[in-house]
This record gives sequence, C-alpha cells and structure tokens, in this order.
Amino acid sequence: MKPRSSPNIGISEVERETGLSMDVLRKWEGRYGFPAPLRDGRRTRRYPPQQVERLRLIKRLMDTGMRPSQLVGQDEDALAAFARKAPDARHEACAIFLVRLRNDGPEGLRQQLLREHMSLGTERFVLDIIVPLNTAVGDAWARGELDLHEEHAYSEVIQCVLRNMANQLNGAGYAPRVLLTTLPGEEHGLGILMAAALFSLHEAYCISLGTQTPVQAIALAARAHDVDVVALSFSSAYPRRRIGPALDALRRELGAGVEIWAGGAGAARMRAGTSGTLPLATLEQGLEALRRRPATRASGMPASVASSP
Amino acid sequence: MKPRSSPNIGISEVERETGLSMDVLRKWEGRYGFPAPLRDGRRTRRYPPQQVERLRLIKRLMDTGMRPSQLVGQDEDALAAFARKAPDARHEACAIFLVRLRNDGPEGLRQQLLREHMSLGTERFVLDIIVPLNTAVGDAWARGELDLHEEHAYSEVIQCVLRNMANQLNGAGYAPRVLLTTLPGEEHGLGILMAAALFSLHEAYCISLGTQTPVQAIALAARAHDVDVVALSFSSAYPRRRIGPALDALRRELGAGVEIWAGGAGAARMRAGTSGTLPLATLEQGLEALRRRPATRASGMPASVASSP
DNA sequence: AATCGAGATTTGTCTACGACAAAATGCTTA
DNA sequence: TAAGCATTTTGTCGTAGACAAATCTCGATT
Repeated sequence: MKPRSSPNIGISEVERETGLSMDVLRKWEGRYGFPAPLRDGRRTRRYPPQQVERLRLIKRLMDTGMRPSQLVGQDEDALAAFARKAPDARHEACAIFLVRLRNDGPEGLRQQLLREHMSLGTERFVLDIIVPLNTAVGDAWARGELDLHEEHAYSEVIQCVLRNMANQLNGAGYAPRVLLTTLPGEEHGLGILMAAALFSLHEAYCISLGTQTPVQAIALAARAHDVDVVALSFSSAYPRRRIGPALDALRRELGAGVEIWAGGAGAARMRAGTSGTLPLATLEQGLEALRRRPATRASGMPASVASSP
Repeated sequence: MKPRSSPNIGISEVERETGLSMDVLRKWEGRYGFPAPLRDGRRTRRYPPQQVERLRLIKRLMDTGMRPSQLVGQDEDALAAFARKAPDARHEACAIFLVRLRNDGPEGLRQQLLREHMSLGTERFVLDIIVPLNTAVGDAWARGELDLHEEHAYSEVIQCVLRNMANQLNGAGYAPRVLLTTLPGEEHGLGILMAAALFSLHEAYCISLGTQTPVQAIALAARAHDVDVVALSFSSAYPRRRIGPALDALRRELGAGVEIWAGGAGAARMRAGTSGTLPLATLEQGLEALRRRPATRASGMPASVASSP
C-alpha cells in the first residue's frame, strides 16, 4: 500500500470539484488571501479538503447572486450565516417529493411523480409541480440542505419522466417545428425537456439535441430539419455577459428565416432586444408564443421579433 | 443595427467549440505555427472559422489516438487523408439505423430501435445493436461523415430508449446495489446507461447519478445509498493521465468496503491495478463481474480486486 | 524476431504577474 | 424616483518559462 497520497488536491482538481476556474482561484488567492493552498516540492498549489469545502460553499452562494467580495474574505461562521439566509421557495407541495427522494431513493420519487402526473394531467403537472420543484431543489442546494448527489439523482429522475412525456406526445405532422438545445457551457438540460414536453402537448414538432451544441452545429441542424424555431435555455448560472454575443453569433449563422427563443432564468435577465431574439421568462410565455405564431409555415419572423425597438 | 460583428471568435469560445484548452491552443501556436489567429485592437486572439474547423478535425483525429505532432503541423489535405484512413467499424446492421436517422429524423430512428428491441430482447439488443451502433457513430463522426448535430440527436434517442429499459427493469430488492456515474470532465453518459440497463436486467439495483459527479459527492452518495459497487465510465476522449489519480482520490474518499468498476473505451487502456479498481474493457466483462460477485452483501472486496500485485 | 529498458522527445499543466473591459455599485442630479 | 456618471469589482486574456508524465526511439538481450 502507498501511505503517501496526502489528501490535498491540485488546482485543476479543485476546478473540477468546485466549478471555479484556475484563473479565479489564483486571483482570489492574491486579492482576498483565500484560498491559501500549501505548496508541494515544486511551487504547485495543494488545497486541503477543508478549503475545498469552503470554496464549494462560496460557489453555491455565488450562484444565488452574491458577490465574491462579500464572501471570499469571510470566515466559516459568516459564510454559514449567509447560507441560512439564502432564499427558500418551498411550496408545501414540493416537500413531499423531496422527502420521498431522501427516504425511498430515486425510485420512490419516480413513483410519486408518476402518480401526480396521472392525477393532474401533463400541462398542470409540468407547470405546477415540476417547475416549482426545480426551484425548490435549487434553493435547497444553495442552502446546503441537499447534497450534490441528491441533486444529481433528482435531475436524473425528472429527466426520465419528462423525456417519456415528450416522446409519447411528439407526432409526425405537427407544427411549428422547434429545435431545442443549449449552447456550449450550459449543462442544464431540464429547461428544454420541460419545453419539449409542453410544446409537444400543444402539437409542436420537437427535436431535441441535448445540451451544449456549438452554434455552428445548431445552424446546420436547423437547416437539416427545416425548423421554424430554435429554442435555447439559459440557467441562472450561465454567465450573463456571454448570452448576447452568443445569440448574435447564432443569428448570423442562422440567417433571418428562423426564430430564436431564449428561455430559462438566465434569459429572463437578458438585455432585451438582442439580435431579433424572443426572450421567454417563463414556460407559460413560451406556450403563449407558440399559440400566437402565425399558422402558416415559412411566414418569416413575426412582428414582435422582427421589429427592433 | 451593428454590421460590425466579424465571424472571428475568441479563444474561450474556441475552447468550448473544440474541446481544446486555452493553454493547449496557445502552446500549439508557438510550437507548430497553428492555429494562427488574428489579433484585434488589443492583443487578443481572434480565430477565423476556417481555423476553428481545422481544429475540430484535429481534435476528432486525436480522439482516435493520433498525436499532435502528426497532425497540427499538417495542411488541410494531409488531415483529410488521415480522416479517410480513420477506423470504420460499420456492421451492415448499423447502416440501416444511421440511414433512418438521416432520412426520418430522430423519431424514425426511435421507431426502428424499438422494433429491434422487441425482436431481439433486451440483452441481445444492447450488446449486439446499441454497442456496435455507438462505435459506428463514433467512427463516422471521426471520419467527418456525421455532423455533430446528428451525433447529438442520435445520443438523445439512444438515451431515451436506454433510460426506459433501465427504469422498467429496476426493482426494489435487487442486489448488488450499484451506483453509476462519470467523473467531472467526462460528459459521455451512454456507457453508464447501457450498463444500468443490462445490470438491472440481471437483477442488480442501479442508481444513476448522471454525468460529471465530483469525487466527494460520489463518496457521499455511495454511503447514503449503501452501495456495493461504484461503476464509472470513461470515454476514449477522457485524458488517460487523469484516470489514475482520479481513481486514487475516489478510493481514498470511499474507503475499502466498496468496489470500483471502471468501464468504457478509456478504461480499457488504463494502466492496470490502480488503487483496487476493477477495469472492465467491455460490457460483457461487466456482466461477468456481476455474476462472479459473492452473493452475500457486505462481504468485502473480492480477491480479484483486493489483491495488489 | 520479440521483448525490454534507457534515453530523448513530445506534450499538457502549472506558475507568475500585469493589462484591461464589462458588470456591478455608489453617488449625484434632474 | 429615475436617469446619468464615476468608481470599484471581477473575470478573462496576454506573455514566457519550468517541469513531469506520457510516448517514442533505438540498441541490447533473450
């Protein structure tokens, strides 16, 4: 056996474990004095587990909108206090499901969700259960009440349920034709799955490409499948500054004949009017956009999108 | 309107579009003279689309095992020649499905797969259809015969089919209990889905965490669900040098009571005997490992894993 | 001819520190 | 209150070099 391996880990591993880039980790070290990794024989940084844990907590709080200057300099107690104060949007309805997940595992949650689906019908199920449940899980995660692995397990279950719904509903002749995906860097695919389920229900033809499709590939796909709409989703974690340029690039590749819809918490705070894109703050708005669409195919962009204010 | 948006993109966007890190892109520039990005007003690099395309091609070829020195210095023609020579493991059986995908879209492929599943039964369907189909798609993508968006669409369909199989088969009292996921940096989740389907079929209890679970979260999950086995998957694109250290870290967090199984094309070329891990080159080997497991729970590690040569 | 090991080469990661623009914040004024 | 404007914060990108691990090369040995 090798008794060697110290529990301290290198900077790239910290990047992967926390989601904070190496550049940021080094900058913080200089600016705030934290983290303060040890150095091994060469000058390479080695982070003790305790500091990694604290970084994880900081990242969680930052994802809720807090800023590094408020967090990185603080000690453990202050951070813990912030975590307690983090938002908590729990409906009573949601609590049941999270208890299920913890007590009966993924399988238990799945059962409960299917039951609810049968009882409410697809549209109400998605809008009234899945959506608030997602935010509840996000909040619980930010507060540290939910472990990352529970969040992963949750995500898997939801994914499975939504995929089934979307697939069973999707029909060959439906219109408009909608391509759903996320841009590179956006790993959260729940948004497009929810959209696919609801859109299919309202007889749109949905083609999902999963997450992280490069702009160029989206354009090719749009042409290959002759879609009317490209629907993208941006989570709140997606860096806002990147949304505008990315949408510009997409519009350039796509040409003018295809609508771009941007949904998700990240898109809600988007600077408006970017390159003929229709921002959809909520799924309800997405459904409305679907209803308002001119019935005829290939009718160009609707006024709401084409006009640049 | 701002007509001033040049099609050239920045280095971080190239990183996301190609999967090559900024460090590597800069090093190649110095070492091989390629890429040779333009510079904007400040000194920042701006990559023309053509160079990005070539980088994509290089990355594809490198994922098949070629080395930068053979590729990065070469011109377009030489690279195209390499692409033509890339492996091509197409069974006749596979061609049908890919034609389906291209002609009838994702929905067409799904229908065809379901038909085949019914006809062959789950085990043969996964081992004889899905597995070769995956490598055929990978090869086609490396050869440039398949667009990225087609690969994404394919992946979505397969995912959906496999998830359904795994979920319908999974049962409460099954044993052993297996946790399936991938490490951060490994985005390909098809491997664990295939494993989950087959393992469930053989009455293992499968818990999937999706992709990219940090080591510490895996350890917590393993404890929370009281699993006997943690099964990881590594694609051929996963940097080999990272596998060993990552598995060491996992073993440290996990303690000795839980087996670690490593599958996938990346694990197949792993340096053997790393930190009490059982490498599984193929899914068949995975099933065999399942059969050989001592029937009793909590029986410690089997000899094949515990012995350190 | 196949295998092995030592030495050379390739390759990606890591370090350091400065420059800088975009975003967020605070402050003033209409 | 809202709309500017100045200031601070913050992340990204730049250069250049050190270095270890992976891989290749080639001669010696079995």
